[in-house]
Amino acid sequence: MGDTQLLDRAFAALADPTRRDLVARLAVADATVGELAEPYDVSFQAISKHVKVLEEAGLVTRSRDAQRRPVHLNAEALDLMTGWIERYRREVEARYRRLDDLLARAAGDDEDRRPDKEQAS
Amino acid sequence: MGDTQLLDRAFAALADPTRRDLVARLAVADATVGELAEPYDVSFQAISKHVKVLEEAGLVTRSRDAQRRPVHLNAEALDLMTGWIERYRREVEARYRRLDDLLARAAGDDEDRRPDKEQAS
DNA sequence: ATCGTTGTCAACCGATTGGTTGAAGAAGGG
DNA sequence: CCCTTCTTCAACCAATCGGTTGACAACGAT
Repeated sequence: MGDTQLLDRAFAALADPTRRDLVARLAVADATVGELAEPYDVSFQAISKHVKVLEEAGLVTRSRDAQRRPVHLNAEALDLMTGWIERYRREVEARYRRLDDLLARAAGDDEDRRPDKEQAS
Repeated sequence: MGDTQLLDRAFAALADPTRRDLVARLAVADATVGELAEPYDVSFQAISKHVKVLEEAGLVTRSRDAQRRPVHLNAEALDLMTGWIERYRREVEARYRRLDDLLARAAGDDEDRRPDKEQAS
């Protein structure tokens, strides 16, 4: 699957607070759908659907262990997301810095004309 | 607004490829809605809606400059998202490491009993 | 004061989403 | 083989979403 589609699904998956909570719990330990569903007061099937959404987003995988299907958090999908976000966060912050430099340089020009105080903290 | 609600909206906002593209372009430079809308073949109003979604997610702010309303990417919202993701990514990776250690220690025990071949590749 | 530019609001449409309930599939244990 | 356990599939419902078009609000220019 393309990264774009994967990002679509991953971001959409984490847009739901229940699913974010599932991810938080799966970070601590793998769990079956049944175990995951227990704390919530929605139907078991609703949680099964949530897990399916996480799975289709690549955020979790499942193995088979007899009747149980333990759900396992996939760190790589999280990497894909932070990778995307960080790229643009860095870009915009670099832009802020350039603006700051520009302002500092303008202030520096002022200093050139009034060559006394330096590094106005 | 609560962080939970903000995360809901931020993740939902980035779940749309058009909105991710807007963010990518805003990382390079601020832009007006009109400038943002130009490359896409959807209606101007559709992009206006997308920008509104980004704004309500805290991902973007707008200032007023005469008739123009330049849109500006907000790095802090991106930080909030990576902060959330990274927390659980680190947690699950720490868990992997513990598991690896455990397996390595088990392998070490094997070595104790059959102290000959090492690293069966 | 009117005009063009820039942008939002409102109403509507089809598709998707998160939830429900009910039935069915898959894999041991008796 | 049947029974129980864990899990998914199917159908349905209300709500939300991304898109459209049309009207309107805000501001500068003429």
